[in-house]
Amino acid sequence: MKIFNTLTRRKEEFVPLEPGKVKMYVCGPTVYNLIHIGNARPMIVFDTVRRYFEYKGYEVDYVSNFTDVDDKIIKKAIEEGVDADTISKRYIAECKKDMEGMNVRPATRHPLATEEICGMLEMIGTLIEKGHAYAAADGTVYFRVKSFKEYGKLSHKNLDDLQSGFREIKVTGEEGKEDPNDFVLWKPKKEGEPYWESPWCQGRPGWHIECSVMAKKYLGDQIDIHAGGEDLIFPHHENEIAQSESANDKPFATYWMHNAFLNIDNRKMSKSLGNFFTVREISEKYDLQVLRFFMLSAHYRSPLNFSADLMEASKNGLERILTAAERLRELKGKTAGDTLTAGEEENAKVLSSLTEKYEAAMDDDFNTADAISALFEMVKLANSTASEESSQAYVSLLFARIDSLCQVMGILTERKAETLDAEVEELIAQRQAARKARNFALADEIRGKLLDMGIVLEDTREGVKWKRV
RNA sequence: GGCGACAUAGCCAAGUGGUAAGGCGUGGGUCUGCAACACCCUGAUCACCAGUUCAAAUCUGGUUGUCGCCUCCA
Repeated sequence: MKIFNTLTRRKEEFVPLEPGKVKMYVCGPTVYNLIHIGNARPMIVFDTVRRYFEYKGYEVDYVSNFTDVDDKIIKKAIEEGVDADTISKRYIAECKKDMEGMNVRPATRHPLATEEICGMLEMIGTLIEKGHAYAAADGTVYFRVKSFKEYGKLSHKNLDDLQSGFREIKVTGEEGKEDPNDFVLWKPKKEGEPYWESPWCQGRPGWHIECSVMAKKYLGDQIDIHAGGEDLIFPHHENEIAQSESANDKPFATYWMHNAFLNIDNRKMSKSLGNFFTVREISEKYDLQVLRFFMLSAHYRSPLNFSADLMEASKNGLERILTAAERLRELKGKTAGDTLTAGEEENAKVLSSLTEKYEAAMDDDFNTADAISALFEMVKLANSTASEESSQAYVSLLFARIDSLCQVMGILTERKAETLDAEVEELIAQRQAARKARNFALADEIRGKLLDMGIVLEDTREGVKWKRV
């Protein structure tokens, strides 16, 4: 398997620290509001990465945090007149609902920053002892960027360039810093803010230190993959490297993976532009599986544009896959025979080569777009070769393959079991009776009525089927 | 200013040296009472220019355009 490593800017063969295991850390959201569809991209992408590793037989330890102490959370808490904890707990719960809808599996662990303060104090202490950090007069603790020679290796920046860019900030404040590039590890509380005791002052941690600490605690000093959105490369991940490698004297993550942004109308999503969608809003209009499928239709390192038209296209495409899977599932129950016919043997070979295509695509830095094309080709193979005359062995083979490769994408092929209310059942029965009596006018009228109620009917060879619009 | 990415059919999107996957949409056809599903058919020489090569969408240089990071941000 090859992974594009931001650190080296090239695709590299994946070699785990420990054979058969993957230690993976993905930066999670700051929980001050419902997550937006931009937050959803790394969740979906890296969940898919995890699933593919597992498909390949790796054991994946997947850690993803919730940042539950932060300026934005505090601001929101003040607005609502509640404490910060209330805000973060609420939005963690909401986030988990959205994740479930997108079929993003819970991480092995979801640590919370506020529960890891001890570890942060310890790491900050270590950094001070080693001369990598210092406390200013007001109790703020800064990381001494100049003490870490490799600073800039991830974002490929050099300190001199950064220096000039920060000149203005230096003039305007933060006098306690030795160097304008130094960043905060611990900051003093302000009135009314949540705080913890520390050797330096009552305060709270900086944003960067939490990830270094949680990765260390749950995965160890060294991890295989560290992932997140591309905007985190600098400064967040650069700073994590500085902290972790200075404290642990070991390379932190072997591979750094970053997803590109999701844009709307080719512009970055932002509240000020008014082009901002939460996952929750999307879920009112679409099954979130459609959102997931949409996200995987492009390579994770390419910018992806979001629009209503593209969601419609994704919905239709996904429907094609699900319809085929459903038909195969039914066909399994109507066919017999546990050996393939000669013709089916040939088709099975095609299926194998398509599986290889799928795996080759995923092996190449998780090229989900290409992998999905293989899936579509399997669907065509199934639709055009499987029937009630097929052997059950063949139908089962097709189904099992398509189903398992959908699972890697996090796509559920089984529609959620839904029951229709009695009124709808009755209308469907009436329409069937009308059709039998060849009263098509009435049958169509009923079908139209059901459509208005959001129920689409299809008369297939296997009988009447329905689905929601 | 520094660093970087991208530009493939109406739309989305793979392909990164050997004469362009797949999906959505469109149009035509088969099936169906009709519709839907499904199936068959239907479309591009790859932003532009110059070069390297027997051979380039694919490498090199340049031009134009779009975008991102450098500040909280997935």
